Amino acid sequence: MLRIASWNVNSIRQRLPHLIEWLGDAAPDVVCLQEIKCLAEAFPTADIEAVGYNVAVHGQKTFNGVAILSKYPLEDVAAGLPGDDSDEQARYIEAVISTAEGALRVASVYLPNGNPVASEKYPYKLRWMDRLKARTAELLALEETFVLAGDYNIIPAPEDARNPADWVSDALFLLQSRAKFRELMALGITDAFRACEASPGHYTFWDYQAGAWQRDNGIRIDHLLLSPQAASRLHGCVIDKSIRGREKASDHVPVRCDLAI
DNA sequence: ATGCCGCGGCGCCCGCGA
Repeated sequence: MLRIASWNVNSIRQRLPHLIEWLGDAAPDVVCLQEIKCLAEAFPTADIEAVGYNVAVHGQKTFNGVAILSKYPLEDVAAGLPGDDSDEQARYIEAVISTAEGALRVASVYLPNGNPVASEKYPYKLRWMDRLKARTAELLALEETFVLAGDYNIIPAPEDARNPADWVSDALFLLQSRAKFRELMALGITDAFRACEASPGHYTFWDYQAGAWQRDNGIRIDHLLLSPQAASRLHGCVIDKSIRGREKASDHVPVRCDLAI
């Protein structure tokens, strides 16, 4: 069984103690991190290698930044989402994980927020989603087992928000955003959490402000998207919600699934 | 209508996040 997780840590350097403890508790084999907020040379690679993980980083100063951690060797590492050579934001990294039972491609995805909607940030989000859709179509054509794990900054449906009415004009829940996300899913990939849990009220993000955590005013925006070959091996998916209640928590919590590989 | 909170940075406010 292979355990794969996604976690937007909101600064790896601020979250390192939480990460190390959670790696021990949750025992993931592969972890996709987002918002590491540092360059590769500032990433705490040695601390993470010391607890048994290989590390691949696509860093950026101050903002964004993604990484993949793996107990198994990382091969064919590719940083950056294809489709726009002028895009300098570090939001995508891909690698192949090789185990004795077989290989699995994994991507760590940090999809643009897109707010404010009236700014250039929203069309950037939509273009980025088009590029992700194109890359996903390429990977599907290879008929590989793959997982696109990340912070998608998309609330897929009303049941994925405590107060959906608060989000109707937001880039995370705008009809155009959700339509684009549905186009991506309609290529033939599976939302691992929704494949395992039908009930509403499961969230991965609670704002630091206005007592969102205390009021359970959350949204589900971090997703593990599986190729058909991965979905057929899915054996459960959970959100590690309790992490959010700790001191100095990230505003996101990990989501993880088990694949029979 | 805005800030709430937290993060990084040639930092003592500001941009950014969602």
